[in-house]
Amino acid sequence: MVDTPSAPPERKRGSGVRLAYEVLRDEILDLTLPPGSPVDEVALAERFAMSRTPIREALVRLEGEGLVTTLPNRSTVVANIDFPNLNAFFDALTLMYRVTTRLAAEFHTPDDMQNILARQAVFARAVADGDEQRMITCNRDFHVSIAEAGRNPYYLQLFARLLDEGRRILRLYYYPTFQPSLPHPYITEHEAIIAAVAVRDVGLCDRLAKDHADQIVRQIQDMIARDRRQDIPL
Amino acid sequence: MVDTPSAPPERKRGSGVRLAYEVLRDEILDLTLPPGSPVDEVALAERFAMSRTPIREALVRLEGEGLVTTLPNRSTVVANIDFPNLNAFFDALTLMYRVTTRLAAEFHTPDDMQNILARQAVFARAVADGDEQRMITCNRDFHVSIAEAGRNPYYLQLFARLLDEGRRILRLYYYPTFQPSLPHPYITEHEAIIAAVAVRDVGLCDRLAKDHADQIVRQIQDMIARDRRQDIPL
DNA sequence: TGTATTTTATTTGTCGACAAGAATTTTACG
DNA sequence: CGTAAAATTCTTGTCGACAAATAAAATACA
Repeated sequence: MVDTPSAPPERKRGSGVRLAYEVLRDEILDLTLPPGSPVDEVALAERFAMSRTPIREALVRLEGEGLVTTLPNRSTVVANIDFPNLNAFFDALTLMYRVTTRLAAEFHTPDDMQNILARQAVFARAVADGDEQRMITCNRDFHVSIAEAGRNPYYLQLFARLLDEGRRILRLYYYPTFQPSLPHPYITEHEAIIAAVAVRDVGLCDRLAKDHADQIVRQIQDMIARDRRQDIPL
Repeated sequence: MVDTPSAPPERKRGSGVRLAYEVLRDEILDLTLPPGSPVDEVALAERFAMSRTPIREALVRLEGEGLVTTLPNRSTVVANIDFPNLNAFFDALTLMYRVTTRLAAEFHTPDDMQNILARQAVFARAVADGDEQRMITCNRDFHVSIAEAGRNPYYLQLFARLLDEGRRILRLYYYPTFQPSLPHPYITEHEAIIAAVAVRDVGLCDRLAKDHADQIVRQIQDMIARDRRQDIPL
C-alpha cells in the first residue's frame, strides 16, 4: 500500500463522509462487497485514512437506504438480497417504470430531452463495447434521467433505489444472453420510449414502459431459474 | 427541569440514537419544530443529556428521510414543505393508496385483518373523542397496517413517508371541518375498504382507495386554498 | 455616516480515547 | 474427554476536545 504516511489530512473538510459513502455504496452495488459480508469500522477507518466517526455516519446513511444492516452492539453487514420478496421488487419496479415514463411524457422540457438522449448515447456506446458492467449502470442512468423529467421526487427516489437493487441482482446472475454484434433489444426499446416521451403520448409511454419492465423482469427470472436448476441437484 | 443532576448515564447503551431520532422525528411531524427552524446540535445534546455524536447520527438518519436539510458547514434546519411540487405529492400519495390496498386484498392473512380492525377501532375512538391530532396519526397507522398486509416493503416505505409528510401538511392547515357528533366520512370509508379487502375484491379496493385518496387530497387543497385567500390581500 | 476589512465568536466536522456488550478463548471441574 | 464458568479479546456506542469554516461583531477608513 503506497499511501502517504506522514501526510497531514489532505482532504477537504466535510468531504469525508461523502467519500466513504459513495465508495462503499458503489462497492456494495458492484458486489465487490457481497451481501452478508461484515463491514468493519476500524478497517474502513484505516483504509480511508480517517476516524471512525465519518465512517459511522456513512454507514447510517447506507442503512437508511437499506444497503447495510446493523445488528445492535454487533457487526454491521452488507444487506442481503431479499429473494423471498422478489416479486414485490418486480411489482414495484414495473410500476415505477410506468409512472415515471408517463410523467416524463407530460412534464419534460427540451433540456430533459437532451439529457435523456445523452444518457442513451452513453448506454449505446456501452452496448457497442460489450461492457456488461457499464451497460447495467448506464441503463440505470438512462431511466433515472427519464424519471427526473417526470419531476416527481418521491417516484424518483424509489425508482433509483429499485434500479440500484436491480444492479445488484443483475450482477449476481448475469450471463451473456445477447450477441454483442446484434442490435441490442434494449437500444430499440429505449429509442421507442424516447420517441413516445418526445411526442407526449402518455398511453404509449405506459405500454412501452410496461413491456420494457416485463422484459427485464423476465430476463432476471430466467437467469435465476437457470441458476437455481444448477443449485438444486435432487 | 427536574432531572437527575449527578446521575451517571441512566440509559441503556445503544438506545441514545433511537431516542433522539424518535423524539426529533415526532416533533418535526408535529410541527413542534416548524419547517425551517434551525436544529442546534449542542442544544439537543444538552437536552437529551448525551454527547453530540448520537445526535448527529440521528440527524443523518432524519436527513435520509428528507425531514431535515443539512447545509454543509452551516446549520441543519427542519425541511420545508415542498409546496411547488405539491401535486407530485398528491399523485404519489394517491397511487400508493391504491396499490397498497390492492395488494392487501391479494395477500392479507387473518392476522393482518385483526391488526387492521384494531387500528380502525383506535381511529374510531379518536374520532369519537374529537381529538384531531390522534385522528391524523391513527388514520396514518390504519393505512400503514393495510400496506403491511400487502407485503411490499418498497411501497410500504414510500407510503409511510408520504403519510408522514401529509401529517405535517394537515397539521399546518387543519381547520375543524366536520362536526364531531356526526359520523365521520373517513370511518365509513375505512369500513368499506376493510370489507373489500376482507373479500379480496381487488377492483373494488382500487376504486375505494382512489376515492378515499381523492377526498383527502381535495380536503387538503381546500384548506390550502382557504388559507391562501387569507394570505394574499391584493 | 456608510462601507470595507479585520477580529471575535459560534458551530460544525473530525479525531483519539474509554467503557459496555458480545464473541471467543481459556481454564476449571465433572 | 466433555461441559460449564471465567477471563480475554474484539467491536461497538459514546464522550470530550480540537481545528476548520462560517457568521457576527468590531474596527478602520473614506
